[in-house]
Amino acid sequence: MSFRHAVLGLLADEPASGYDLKRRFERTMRHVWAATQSQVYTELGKLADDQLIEVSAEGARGRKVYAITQAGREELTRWIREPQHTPVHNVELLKTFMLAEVAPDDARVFLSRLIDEAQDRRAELRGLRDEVSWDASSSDLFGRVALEWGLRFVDFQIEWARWALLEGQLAAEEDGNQLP
Amino acid sequence: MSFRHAVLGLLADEPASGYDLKRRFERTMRHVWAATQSQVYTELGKLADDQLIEVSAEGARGRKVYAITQAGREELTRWIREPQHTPVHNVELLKTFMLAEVAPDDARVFLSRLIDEAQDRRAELRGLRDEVSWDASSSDLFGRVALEWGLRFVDFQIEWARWALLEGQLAAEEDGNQLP
DNA sequence: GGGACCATGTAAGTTGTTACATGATTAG
DNA sequence: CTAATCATGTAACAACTTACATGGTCCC
Repeated sequence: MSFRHAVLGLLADEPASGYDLKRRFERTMRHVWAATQSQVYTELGKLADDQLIEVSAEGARGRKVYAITQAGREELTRWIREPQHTPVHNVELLKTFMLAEVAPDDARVFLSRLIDEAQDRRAELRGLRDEVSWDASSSDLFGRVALEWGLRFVDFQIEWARWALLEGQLAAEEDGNQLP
Repeated sequence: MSFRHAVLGLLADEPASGYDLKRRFERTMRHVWAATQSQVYTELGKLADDQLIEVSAEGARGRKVYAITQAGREELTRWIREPQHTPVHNVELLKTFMLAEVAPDDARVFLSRLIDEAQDRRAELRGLRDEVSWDASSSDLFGRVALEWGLRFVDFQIEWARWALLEGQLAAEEDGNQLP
């Protein structure tokens, strides 16, 4: 049950409506946690029932702004402290595991696509890094730490996939993009 | 819907019972895809209904051995070829994102634990690498490629978490284990 | 007036988790 | 004979996805 804590975490930073939250999930948290619109509203209702958040303001068009409560903050820190044994579900690795089942050409296409996607994500993350005006606040600090993970990870992924192409003797003409 | 393809992929390699599959998920695929026992049996039933697998033998104690069908193989390769936009759900990064909400001490404990867990996983993966007698078969090749991802990833994780400890000025007495 | 965007919610269906329930076989 | 392991399944619940449904407000 991590989604509810993602919502709680965003509200800990500042109060927001469901609509605001959905946008924050798309902008800042896209590389960390994906959420759908209906999930957001459903969870806001449940969190309010459990008194972990409350409506702090109502605006036009039925807009409801939620704020975290003291109980909500306590639940959030409890969750962060709690060690977690998360079940692994890595689709890309799963497919890699099964590349023996397809033609070498398909395997090459698969790994090349991973490289392309990582390069796209790298561009996005760099955009995020450069566009946001990071300050010295603690929340910005850890935002940058998480972003750094993403930046390092895309390079990791590219290096591994290139190695895998060579290892499987699948390397074709190297595509244009380089690690700059 | 990746779980059904994980089952299909294991059966593509060799026929197995639900019990066998559960063990293979635990042994070889633990670092790639987690599955529960009840999920395995439920999915075997559905796959058989859809004629993607079939009972190839029955043994003692109601043991049923399933084998992949031609339609199953086709579905498997179709899935591997299909580009996939998997929603990201990274609990560890999510918690990192929210470390501003807890005391610096808790943040330090959290990052240190990531390091410890990565070190444990590294030991496990090395064990796997050394214990299995890898042959030149295509399926072993890609098994090693996936394992290599895991080995590289744990080192990646450790390096990043160490950097994060320094960045957040959280570094305490460095714990004993080193990158050997 | 119309398009873009703001804003919230429900319903149906699928997937995944945890707990329950049962019983056979084998090794010591 | 008894504990470990083999072996299969169901039920209840929780989580997540996709689609549906509705309407307000602002800017041109």
